[in-house]
Amino acid sequence: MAASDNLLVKGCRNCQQQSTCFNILIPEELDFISQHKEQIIFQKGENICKQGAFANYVMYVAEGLVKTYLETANEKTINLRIVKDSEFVGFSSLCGTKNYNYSAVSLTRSIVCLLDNESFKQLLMKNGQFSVEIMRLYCRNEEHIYKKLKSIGYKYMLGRLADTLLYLCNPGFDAYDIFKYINRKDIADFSCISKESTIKLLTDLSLNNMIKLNGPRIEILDKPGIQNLSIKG
Amino acid sequence: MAASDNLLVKGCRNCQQQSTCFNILIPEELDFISQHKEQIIFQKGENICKQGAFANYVMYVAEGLVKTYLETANEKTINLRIVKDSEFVGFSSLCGTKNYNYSAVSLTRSIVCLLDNESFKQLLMKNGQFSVEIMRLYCRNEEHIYKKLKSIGYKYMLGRLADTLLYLCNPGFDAYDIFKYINRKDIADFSCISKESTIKLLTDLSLNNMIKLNGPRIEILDKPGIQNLSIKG
DNA sequence: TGCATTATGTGATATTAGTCACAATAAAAC
DNA sequence: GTTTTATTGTGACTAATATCACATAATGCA
Repeated sequence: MAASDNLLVKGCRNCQQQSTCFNILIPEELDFISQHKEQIIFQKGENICKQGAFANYVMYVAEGLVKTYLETANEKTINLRIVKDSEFVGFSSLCGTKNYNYSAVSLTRSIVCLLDNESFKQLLMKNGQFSVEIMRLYCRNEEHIYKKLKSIGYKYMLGRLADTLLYLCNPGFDAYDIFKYINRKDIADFSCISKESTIKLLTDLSLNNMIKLNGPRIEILDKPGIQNLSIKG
Repeated sequence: MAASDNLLVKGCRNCQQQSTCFNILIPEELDFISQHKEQIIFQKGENICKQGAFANYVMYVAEGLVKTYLETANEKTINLRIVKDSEFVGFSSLCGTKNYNYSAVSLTRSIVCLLDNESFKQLLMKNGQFSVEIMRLYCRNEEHIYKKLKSIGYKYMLGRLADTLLYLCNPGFDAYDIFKYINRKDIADFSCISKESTIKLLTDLSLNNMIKLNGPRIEILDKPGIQNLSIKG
């Protein structure tokens, strides 16, 4: 159960938004994390971490939706993923360089736990099973990025947009009204194509009855068709 | 000291090509790995792992050069990195899906230790410090991929090629004659641009005295200039 | 509710990059 | 050393995508 306004969940033991990897921890270990975390409310549009800033925390999204993205030198944005509650942000800096590799912005009002890096590492050293679970998250994220690299590296616009639609419309997001929080430029930035091209292709797909446009919302009508576009690139 | 032909290093304790993270292990732990590894010689051109194949091993390059790459649906190749001796290949499948996320091919005759995944994971669970060291490798790799994603996502060809040249000519490769083992298409595939465009741009850079072409070898003459091209994209 | 601001959407044009065909050069095989 | 094969390199042409300018629609604020 999420906290009501200004009333935060007190301790990790009682948190009902626990990531499954926390299940491995014994209560004392959860208490240890509690003592080394800060729980903060971020409003929609606020950054919860900034690329290049010192990375002192791993962030755990207790409630809300967060978008992670890369900022490029020529002022472009590459959207990486939408993080939902019970998921982490900022692992890539846990044992790496001292700076965040990407930025994250809150798409809704969000409750985020900032977990101190040093304490978190101590826990990882103590609990091998827990650290292997965290590695699982690294591996999943790496898979995700490779998929994105393949898409952006060598697919034409339509294939990339198909990938983005399949991602944004996947069942994992069913409980959220994702499109309420992202605009056409956001969608474009998942695919590294321009906003205008994105809108043109969305219109084409709509005219071909492969998707349905309803204001900001997008519904896939012909999933095999979209999957085929994704494959063909 | 590397093994002579057909005479492999017997055990991990005596290996002189150890990665620094192995230093954390006590001799018994090194013996444990020895008992669960196979050391194999790969000839130039041979695959040491294949994208999509079952991932049973983490691979440790004791000696030689290995290229890792993504294979895309439309028969394109995205080169990820060149792995030199004392480095690992195949971590992204250690705790993830059961398949290798990318392929790797030996650029030289290479000695590779195949470390059984399950045994490796047991060791990670037992030695927290070791697992944090391995996480460091995950973090470094993730940084590398994000950098590549930014390059390919939004830089023009020249900026991407500059990134590739900076990567291939970095001091870490000084001891190797890298360009002896990779051709123009390989270089192109680091940047996701066509072989013809790559050759044209290399010729332009040569005419501008920013690089020197000497057969397959490329030498950067104007490093700040190339860095500037990389930044400007 | 009305106004100002932002987002969406469109069509024409410009820019960037890939492809094609093939000549020249280098490397490998005999 | 010669022949065959592979790679490099070139120029013309084609394809893919971005940009631009602006009209229309939606959202936010007072």
